[in-house]
Amino acid sequence: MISGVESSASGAPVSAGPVETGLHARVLEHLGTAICGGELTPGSVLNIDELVDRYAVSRSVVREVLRVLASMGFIETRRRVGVLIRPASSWNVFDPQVIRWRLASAGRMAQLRSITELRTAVEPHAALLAATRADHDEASDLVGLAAKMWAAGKAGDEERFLRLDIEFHRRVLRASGNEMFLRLQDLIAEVLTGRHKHHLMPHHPHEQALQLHAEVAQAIQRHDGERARRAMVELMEQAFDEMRSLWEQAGEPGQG
Amino acid sequence: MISGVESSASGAPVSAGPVETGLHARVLEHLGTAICGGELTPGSVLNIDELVDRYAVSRSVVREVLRVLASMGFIETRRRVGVLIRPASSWNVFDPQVIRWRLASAGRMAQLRSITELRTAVEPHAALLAATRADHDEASDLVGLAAKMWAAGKAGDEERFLRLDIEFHRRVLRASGNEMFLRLQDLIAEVLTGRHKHHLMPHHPHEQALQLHAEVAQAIQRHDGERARRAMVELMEQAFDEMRSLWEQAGEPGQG
DNA sequence: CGCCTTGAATAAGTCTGCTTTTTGGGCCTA
DNA sequence: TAGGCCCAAAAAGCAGACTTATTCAAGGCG
Repeated sequence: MISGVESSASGAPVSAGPVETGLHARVLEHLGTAICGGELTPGSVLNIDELVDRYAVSRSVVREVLRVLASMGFIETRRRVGVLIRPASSWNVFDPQVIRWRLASAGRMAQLRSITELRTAVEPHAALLAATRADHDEASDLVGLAAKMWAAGKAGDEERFLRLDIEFHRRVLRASGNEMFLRLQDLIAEVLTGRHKHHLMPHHPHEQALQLHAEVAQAIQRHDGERARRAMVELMEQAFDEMRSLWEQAGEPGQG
Repeated sequence: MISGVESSASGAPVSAGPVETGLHARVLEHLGTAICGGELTPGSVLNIDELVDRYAVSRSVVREVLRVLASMGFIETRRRVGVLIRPASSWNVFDPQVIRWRLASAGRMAQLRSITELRTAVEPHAALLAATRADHDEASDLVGLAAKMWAAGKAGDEERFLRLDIEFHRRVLRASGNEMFLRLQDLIAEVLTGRHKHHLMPHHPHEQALQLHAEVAQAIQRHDGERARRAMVELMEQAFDEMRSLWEQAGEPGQG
């Protein structure tokens, strides 16, 4: 039995933070996007009082925000100097928050490309591991999900297909038994929904993609790791090709 | 020319934070390790005043620490309730700080296993990409590094071999042109140095490993992506086998 | 008896003014 | 010109008052 796919399985909503409210969140959001968006260039200097004035909040709020930004590698504070903006090379690019900011910024395409390459590397290996580690139920659920995806794809129900797609990849990552792979799920969900929101997906998924999802599920169920891996590689290549056409038409070379 | 390998190339020290001082760092460190180490179990509740007393610091320090911990997914604060410890499933397991804490905790073996699997997935793909993207100098440097590794391995100079090993993998990740891959370098360095510190490495690297590093470098230089990938896969399998013998002897099943 | 309103208790969130510590840069001297 | 000294600037940290949201329970109503 496939449990609660529609209603966002396993508690966590797919990709909708509860719209964090409060001063802290507001200021963090603004500064984070400003740095990701390049409005605050590396090397430039702020100071706390300036930020207190600019956002009309108290020092405590500003200081708490700065601590968080520092832990993300966005800034560095130095006594007698102020708050230094650090270069992109020291950002924690795996922080889900950072990913979200970057996907919302001008660097969106570069971010999409990075994550898509990461998926291309990780998901096939996850499928391989899943084939040796998935229990009976997990494997059955995957087969069932692939079947539902096929139906949704044929019916042209994009919304549903997207949800199922995200869920399918989440389950494979979970079945791999590697906690770090599972955490990548959040990033992948961001990419898939982002791709959907920006209308970067074919309205009817390719026949082959539908077939490959089924292939992955079946191979995992039959503990054929190498077959699962290969099918996932093909899926990734297809996804990668679709993305490539995007960032080529977006006029961005993609090569960071 | 290979520039500054010994003296920690590219500025960043390999794995030695400048021993963060200050109250904030001290309290953060203590709470972070306590949560990672399972001393504070998920669901249990703290409150700010209690922490103020326990660490004998002011509210601002505690609050800044809590904001950082919250951004790592370690805690959640709720009005009228206090500070809730969140389960490991919501931690930002890619945060370098979190990795360090986990490597220092009882879950060290699970962490090593996760990262090693991640390497196994990512590095071969990085080698593949590097073969198409690396410029002439990068490729030459890799070949030179592999040669130095061979020499250091044969000479039994562990320290030097370790440094070169880390540098080699860093360069491959960098040459892949993917910023996210490059950031994984920090994690990998933690693993390699950790493995060394805990005497989990053969004193004389296997002949085959030395050969494989050279193979990877050469394949990249000749733009033979598939060959580079395959050689890296073999390297990873070897590293994985070495690690496996470790966590099996450590009595930990490894399956999280 | 169960449900809804209401109000008090509680703990985080925010603000403000203050002291302490660090450090970059100017200045002075040898 | 080099080295050391001193000062001011800015973050780091402290203390306490006040604000706001949330929970929980008591009491009223159907």
